Amino acid sequence: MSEYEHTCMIRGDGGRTIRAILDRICNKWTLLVVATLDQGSLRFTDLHQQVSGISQRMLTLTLRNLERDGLVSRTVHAEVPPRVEYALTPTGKSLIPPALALAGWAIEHIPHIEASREAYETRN
Amino acid sequence: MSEYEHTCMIRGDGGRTIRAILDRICNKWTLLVVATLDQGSLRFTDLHQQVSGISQRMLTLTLRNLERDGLVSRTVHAEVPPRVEYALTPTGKSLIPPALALAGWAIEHIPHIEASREAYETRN
DNA sequence: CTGTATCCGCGTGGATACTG
DNA sequence: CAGTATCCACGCGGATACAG
Repeated sequence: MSEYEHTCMIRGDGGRTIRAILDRICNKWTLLVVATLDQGSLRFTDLHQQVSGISQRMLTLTLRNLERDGLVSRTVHAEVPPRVEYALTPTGKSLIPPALALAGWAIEHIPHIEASREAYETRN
Repeated sequence: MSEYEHTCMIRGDGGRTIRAILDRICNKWTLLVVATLDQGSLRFTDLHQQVSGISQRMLTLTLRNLERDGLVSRTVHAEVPPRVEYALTPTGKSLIPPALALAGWAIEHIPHIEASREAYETRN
């Protein structure tokens, strides 16, 4: 039942590797932007509308970090008004499956977690 | 190749579900503690030694949150000196596979990401 | 051994206004 | 259209000391 033989992937190197990836995707918007871009290339304004609640500033910062890490490509078209298209790179696309695994876990277990949380609160 | 039909799991409800789970596991220590507990029940001091770098305060806070969410059980043995055993609940264990998926992705792609990052820096 | 209590620096992210 | 610039509030997490 236990898979402790494999958790060295997480605990290895004192957790630096897993922490590095968590630092990248665990901010408030990254995963949502990546998931939104999975439908294909989008321009800044489209992203701003589809990722509900994100500010211009946060969208810019998130996209810059993703571009810097090679998960998203940014192509500027020499037009007036300017047009900028964002798209997932192969590396970016490869993040989708593990992200879906996590989302699946969340959808399946969050009700139970919420219940446990409420029970814990009222108990104290 | 694209899996955009499925990313609604992530984008659904404006990202609240995925954000809820990320808020839980994306802090600095949670995933490491969970992975460490996958080898079986451990007491406070053992965890403190095995999760290298964590402070008493952070270990306590992390364990309290995990207990509250029903991912970890806490059993106090009436002895002197006190003995407290922490263990994963079934829900807690179920987090391991998706976490491993993420760790696998990290191990596979982090070298490329680091390279992209350095290239981005020197380019600017 | 298993925690609590207190203080504090730092970074994230929100609001708002401005620009090429 | 696609950003930048500035200011600021908040909370995470580290260090340290104390306690049942």
